[in-house]
Formats: sequence, structure tokens, C-alpha cells
Amino acid sequence: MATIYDVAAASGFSPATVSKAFNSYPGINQKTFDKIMQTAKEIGYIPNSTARALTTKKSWLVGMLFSEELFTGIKHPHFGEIFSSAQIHLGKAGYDVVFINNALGGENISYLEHCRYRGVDGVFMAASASFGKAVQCIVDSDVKMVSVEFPYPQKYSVLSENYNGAMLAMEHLRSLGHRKIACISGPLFSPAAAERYQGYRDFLSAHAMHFNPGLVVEATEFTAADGYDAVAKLVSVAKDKFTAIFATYDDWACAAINYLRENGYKVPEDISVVGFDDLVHAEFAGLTTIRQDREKIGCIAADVLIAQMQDMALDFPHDVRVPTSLVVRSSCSGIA
Amino acid sequence: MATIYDVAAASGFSPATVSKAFNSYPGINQKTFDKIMQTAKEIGYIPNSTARALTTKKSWLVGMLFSEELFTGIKHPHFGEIFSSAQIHLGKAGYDVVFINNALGGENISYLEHCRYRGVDGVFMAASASFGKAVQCIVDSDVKMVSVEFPYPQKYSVLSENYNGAMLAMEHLRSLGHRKIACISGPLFSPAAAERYQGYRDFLSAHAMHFNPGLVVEATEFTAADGYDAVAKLVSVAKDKFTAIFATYDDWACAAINYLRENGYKVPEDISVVGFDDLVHAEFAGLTTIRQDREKIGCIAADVLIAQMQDMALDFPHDVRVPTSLVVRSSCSGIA
DNA sequence: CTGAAAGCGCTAACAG
DNA sequence: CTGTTAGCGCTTTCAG
Repeated sequence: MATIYDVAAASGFSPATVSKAFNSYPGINQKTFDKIMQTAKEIGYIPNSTARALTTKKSWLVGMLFSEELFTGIKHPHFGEIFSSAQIHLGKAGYDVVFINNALGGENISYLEHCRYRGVDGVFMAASASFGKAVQCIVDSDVKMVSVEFPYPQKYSVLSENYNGAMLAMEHLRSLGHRKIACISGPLFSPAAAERYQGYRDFLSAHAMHFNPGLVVEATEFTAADGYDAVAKLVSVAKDKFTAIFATYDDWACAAINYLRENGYKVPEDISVVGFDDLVHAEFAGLTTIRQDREKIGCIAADVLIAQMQDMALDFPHDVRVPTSLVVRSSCSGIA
Repeated sequence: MATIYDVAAASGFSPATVSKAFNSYPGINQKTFDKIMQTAKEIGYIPNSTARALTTKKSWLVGMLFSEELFTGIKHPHFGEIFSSAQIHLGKAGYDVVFINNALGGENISYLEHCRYRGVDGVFMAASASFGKAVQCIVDSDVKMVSVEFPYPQKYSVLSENYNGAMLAMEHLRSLGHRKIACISGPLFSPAAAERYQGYRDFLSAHAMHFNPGLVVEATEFTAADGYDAVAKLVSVAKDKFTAIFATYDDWACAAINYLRENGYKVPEDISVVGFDDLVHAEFAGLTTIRQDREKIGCIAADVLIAQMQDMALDFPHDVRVPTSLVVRSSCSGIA
């Protein structure tokens, strides 16, 4: 591994000058710049980020915190896409991304300790609900951070417009003539779930549609099984009392469709269903749903974090919201 | 940020001794060890991986290379799960994971340069087909690596038993009485696709089933749309010439089911279909398919890489294979 | 069993 | 515009 000293020796300049050349330091003769770059290339010199980080105290690394609880980690398509988008945007700005867990080397070290150990310049958090105490220490610290899906007070976060999205879903159903709309809501400790449910409630009020508590079932986990159980319960309790279901998560919506079909209902002829998220399987299932713009969420979150890490003026509100949109497929139909 | 010198000063020992304590160096008095750990905790000392890496020339970082071509990057559920598994196992062994791309800071740097810049101890590659020239430099270098899905000669790789998996799928169909089985094969530059197709061919021969080239269609991309087109073509060309379809990728299988149903066929009554991979939507679609053990693939790949990075004797073959299994759901039925 | 000293590769004043 | 010097935080011989 060639070092800056090798380049210095080979080019006839000092290490300091070579360093300046590589950091596009302003005051440097074009000739010497060319010469240095040329010989650097010849001897195959690559700067060493470790040494650089040690002196500058900037690692150009951002730590990724994904909560694996609630089936909501990096392998979840939703978070995977957000991550992918963020990673690309961070990369363009010169940042690499390192995964931070709380069990480095089998030892139990805190997320904050892990971040300090790696010297990350900032942290990207993603979780559908709070990580709990585990990350509170980093939220309370002065580490630059951005959170996706879950907003922390005084910290920057970026989320979808869940409330408006729910309105969109409901409006679609209403425009098709539905008036008795059931809801599969999520665990209310998830802000996204709570906001969607609130959208459901408020839409009902806004349109003078009677709110029937018996038409609401809560799924407690983000799994298909939970959605399946939820509709089963709904049907057993409120059979024939609703013509449509607003499921606040695609997995539940898909599971609901399966349950309904297995139990003699036609979807959408007998019952319409709309989901939320627009995950991969929504397309295969022909599910009408609300799409989250994951690409944009990742991108904006990256920008928000970059701005902080570079001490730029942030022209973002703390709670950035990204619009959602209705994707019409074939799980809803009009009412005669 | 407290340094090792602070701990030294506060505890009354030298930095060297503190360092030894933190690296569980054998010859050290228990009392001094305790004293050092104690004061370290008091002043909130966290070792600095950067400084450590600079002297030891070990970063305890593994570089992740995901090819975003062919819709096959980290956001693909298959790779996301493999990554997740690998990440956890690597973490237990003390390694953190950093994403490596070829465009750090907007500049075009090669994967190899990026690896050297970050000083990774090893590389984890994942791509359904070759990355092409882009990673050849790292394959040709002496960087420790493991590849998933795509085997490089002389390098370690871990893949599913695609060939056997295809046999499993075919055997299932055969046991149900099917004799005229069509195949949606994949792009043959993907080793996994090629192996699955070979399994199909060989199964036919082995069971004296006539091979009809007209019953094979090739999907060129790993997208639902491509699968849809493929079955459409199959049906137009070989209508009523087959009773079952072996689709070598779940997305194609799901798309095929959708196409068939939209065109008046009943699945599984008229036509049975079996997929490959067992991705999330396979469950929702009730697809009978071949499951890849992603958890295990990631875990073994991690072990193979760790062994190399720690210069341990590798008791792995270069081409590690992980068994697949049949998951029976509701997309196949027996023939009268 | 503990400490002194040197050095990993680079950057940041400060001189020249 | 270029070079000298010191030092980032840690580990590692080598003495003691």
C-alpha cells in the first residue's frame, strides 16, 4: 500500500503538498498538481480514510440503525427501499454507510457506544415504532441524526403523510359509493398507524358518516397472520355490516382478501378493500392501495442528515412529510 | 471524547497498560485490570476504532457489494434477507459492515479503490449475475471475499442447490400426475437460472418425459412484467399442450397465475404452477414453490469470510451449496 | 507485570 | 506556492 510519503518521494514534493493536492486545496500550482496526480496514479496510491479520519475527526461515515423488532428491519421491503435510496444519496455526497447494532463482537455495547467507537458523523434511524430505551441515549446525545417513520421531538424526521393518505383511501371508497367502511388499524404505539387511524376517524366525521366502533379491529403485529385474524374477528362480529375495508397496512389487506375469498366473499364484488404502503405483493394481489414514496423519503432523509453533518443551515422543518398517492388496481368496486 | 491517555492519567497506569487491559492481553494483574476498567467507565472512555485500525491495519469492517442491476440489489427481499443474516453473524464476530459503491462523492472510483480507501478486511459480494468488469478488479486482487448467488472460479461462494431444487419442483408435479410440464426459464447468464433450467431438462430425461422445446419460454429480466409476457407467449404458442408450469422465479410464477386467471384458466384446476425462491408474495398468492434458505446462506457466507479474514483453515469447499425445500401451498393440483 | 518510545498515514498550522 | 513540524489515539516491541 503506497502512502502519501511514497507519492511525495516519487514526485519530488513534500507530503504536505501531496495532501493538499488530494484535498483540492486552493493555493496550488496546476503543474505540481498534475505531476502529483500523475505519479500517484503511477504508483497506485489510494488515500487512507482511516488516517484521514484520525486527524480530521471526520469519518465520512453514517451509522445505520434499523430496528429488527416488529419484522421491520432492513429486510422489510419498505425499509429496504428507503435504505437503498438513502444510501445512494449519501454516497453521492461522499458518505459511506455502516450498520450499527448493539452487540458488536458478541458483547453488549449500546448503540451510542457503537457510534462513538466507529466515529460516525451522523446517524440514520429507521423503525416503525420507537426502539425503546435502546436508542434513547443517542437521541439524547448531540449526535447528528435523522429518523424515518418515527419522529423524535426536537429531532429531524421524515415520514409519509399518513393522515392524508388515509383520507385518500377513504375518499376513494366513498366515491365508489361505500358508506359502511370497516378499518383494520395497527398498533397505536406506531405513529404511522395512529395517524392513519386518525385519518379514518376524521374522514368519517367530515363526511357525516356514522362511526361504528364495532367496525374497527386492531392488528397488533405487522404480519399477515395478524391481519388474517383481524378480519376473521371483524367478520364474526360485524358480518354484513360493512361493504368495504380500509386496511392500514398492505399485508393485512392481502391477508384480508385471502380470508374473505376463502370464506365465500367475492372481492371486490361483495367487499372492497384498500391497503396502505404499496409493497411488492400489492401489485401481484391487484390491491388498490396508498403508495408511500420510499425513494423520496430516503433521499430527503439523506439531505436532512447531510445538512446537519456539514453544519449547513437547515431549511427543513423538524417533521418533514412526504406526500402519498392512491394506486388503483382491482380490489375495489362501486356499490350499486 | 476521553482517550486512552485520560484513562491512564486517571487510573495511575500508563497508556500501554490501559491498551493491554482493553485488549485482554494475557499478562496483566487482575487488580490493575479492574482499576483500569473502573476508571474507564467513570470517565466514559470508548476506544476509537479509527486509531486502532491505523496501527493494527485491521479495520474490522467488511465491505458489502450489491449489484443494483437486474432489480437485484439490497431492496430485493431475497438479498435483503441474506444481507440481514450475514450482517448479524458478522457482527457477532466483531465485524461491522460498510456499503461499497463505485461512486463515492460523485467521483467514479472503482470498487477495489473504494475497498482500499476504507481499508476493509474482506468483501461480501451479492449479485444474481456477474457484476461485469466493475468488480473483476477485486476478484482478481488478493482481497478476501465471498460471493453469494454468483460463483467466481477460485473464490469462495455460497449458493442454493438450484439444480436439486428444480428436481424437487418437477418431482412434485410428476407425483401429482403431470407429464406435460412447461418451463419459464431465466436469463442463462445467471448461474442460478441456468442450473434450474438444467434441473428441468435432466428431470425430464431421467423420467423418460419427452422434452418439447416449444414448452420453454425465457424471461429475460427478474420482473413480473417479464413473467407475464413469458406465459402469454407460452399460451399463444402451446395452448393446451401442457398441464403445469415450472416457473424458475416466484415473480414469474405469480405473474403467470395472474395471466392464466385473467384468461379464463383456473389455477390449479386447469393448470398447476410451481415457483422458485419463496419470496414474501408467494405466501399471499398461495404459491407452491421451492424455498431458499436465505438465513443459512447469509450465515454460512459470513463464516466463510470470517475464516479467511482471520487466516483460519477453511474447511469449506469453494462452492458451498445450501439445500432447498419444497413448500406446498395451493397452486398445484393432481391430474385426474 | 508495567512503562517508554516509536510509529501507523494523514492534515494543519505556521514558516519560508 | 511549498515545506517543516507536530500530533490525531492507539498498539507494539523492548526494557525494566
